[in-house]
Order: sequence, then C-alpha cells, then structure tokens
Amino acid sequence: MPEGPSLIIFKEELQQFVGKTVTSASGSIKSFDISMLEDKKLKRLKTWGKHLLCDFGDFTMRIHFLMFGVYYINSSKDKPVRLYLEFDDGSYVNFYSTAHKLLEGTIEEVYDWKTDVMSEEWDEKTVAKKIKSMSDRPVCDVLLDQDVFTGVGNIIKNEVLFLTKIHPLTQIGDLPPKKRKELIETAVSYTYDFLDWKREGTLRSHWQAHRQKTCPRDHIPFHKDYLGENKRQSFWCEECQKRYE
DNA sequence: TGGAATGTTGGAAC
DNA sequence: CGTTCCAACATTCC
Repeated sequence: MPEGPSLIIFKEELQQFVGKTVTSASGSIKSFDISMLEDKKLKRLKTWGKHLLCDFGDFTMRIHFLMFGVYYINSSKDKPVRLYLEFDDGSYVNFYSTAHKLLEGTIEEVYDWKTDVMSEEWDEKTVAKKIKSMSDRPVCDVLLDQDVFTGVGNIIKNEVLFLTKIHPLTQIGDLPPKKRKELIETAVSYTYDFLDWKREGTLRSHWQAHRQKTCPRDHIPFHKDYLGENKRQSFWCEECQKRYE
C-alpha cells in the first residue's frame, strides 16, 4: 500500500496511542518475543521513509507495510493478525500483513533523515553528493534506492520521471547537472503533492504516467516494461522523455 | 479467474 | 566470502 507520504498519514492516525502503555500484545510475529511489548509505554512515533518507528524507550519497533500492510484502530478484520496491541485505556490496534523488527539503541544512530524526502531534515546537498558516486546507475533504480530517495516508491518514480521528461534508463552520470538538480527537486515536490492528494483521496486521478496507457502530452501510447534491479513496472513516453547518453 | 501489484528481506546458490 | 537470485509474505484489484 504505502509510499513515504502514506506513512505520514499513518503516523498521524496512530498518534492517539502515544503516551499510552501496552497492556496486552499478541500476534504472529516471529522475529522477536511479542511479550516484550507488554507494560511498555509508547513514547513517540517517527517515520523514516516507509518505516514506521514505534519508540518504546529501551527499544524501537520498526513496522514495514510492504505491499499490503494495513492497520485497524479499535476494530478488526477477518484475517490473521500480525500484531495486536491493547493499551491501558482499553483502546487497541491490529496490524495485518506488516513486517516488524526490533531495533536496539537509539534510532538516531541507525537512520539518516537527511535523505528522507518527507523529513524536515531533508538536505538537497546530501542527496546530490550521494548521487555523484552512482554515475552508471539508471535513474529508475536510484529513485527507488531508499538510501538516496528515502520514501520514494514506484508510483512516485514513474510520475517524477514523466514530469522531468527523463527516460527511466538514463544513467545518472549522463544527466546534465541542471537536470540532475531538477530530478532531486521534483522528487521532493511531487512527494508533497502525493501527500496532499492522498489526504484528499484523489491520488489516482492525478496519475499522469503510472498505469496510464497514453501520454497526456503527445497522446501516443506509453511504453510499459519491467525495468531496473528489481524489475519494477515502468511507464514512459519514448517521445517526450529523453534518454540522455 | 489468474496474475500482477504502492516492497523488502533473508537465505540459498553460485 | 562477496554477489546475485529467488521464494516468501499477504491482499486487493482488474
């Protein structure tokens, strides 16, 4: 389900549990002992890209929603529960199809928010510098690299490449400096647009390339293929998206 | 109705 | 031992 902006919304919706203490915890998680969460107070929630970080003081639980992750607040659905948490005021939350991991120590040591597109600490220079050492990687891969564009997912990738008129297989090193800057800035601005549209419930109607059949600029058919390291679905227009070489 | 999809991980294989 | 590959996870939509 989620790319970075959705995690911001998740964090807001789950904020009601911050400051409350877990009275009961169960589920099908195998990566750690769920009973560790009992009697622990949820101190704060943070996000790093697509990671939801639940700070319990001594440790942090990282939740990843993968493709189909979802949660239900004060309600359930008829599927196996990955994690059920009940709090001291009787409220509860169920997580389904999520991946959980326990992180010891402080999360500040583990995560760098300078690359997190949705973070206040996001820093263009840091990203520009990282990209410099990746000259032979195609842009479609670099945009999905969570250590470079933390929080960007496949939809954002397709839309950003369309907006910047860059062919997905263009290598980073072949982009003129001005274009490279535009790529970075558009990744951020589009991600904020994504968040606004997600809140409005109008995200899909704003897709110009992702899952589209025809280029809205010149009305010729989009190309669709599975590109890059992870063979992710790419939609692009051979006419208006330039392949720099 | 089967296959693909807003994603990542961990372990096998090489 | 480093890298690459692939199954696994799980649900909804077309």
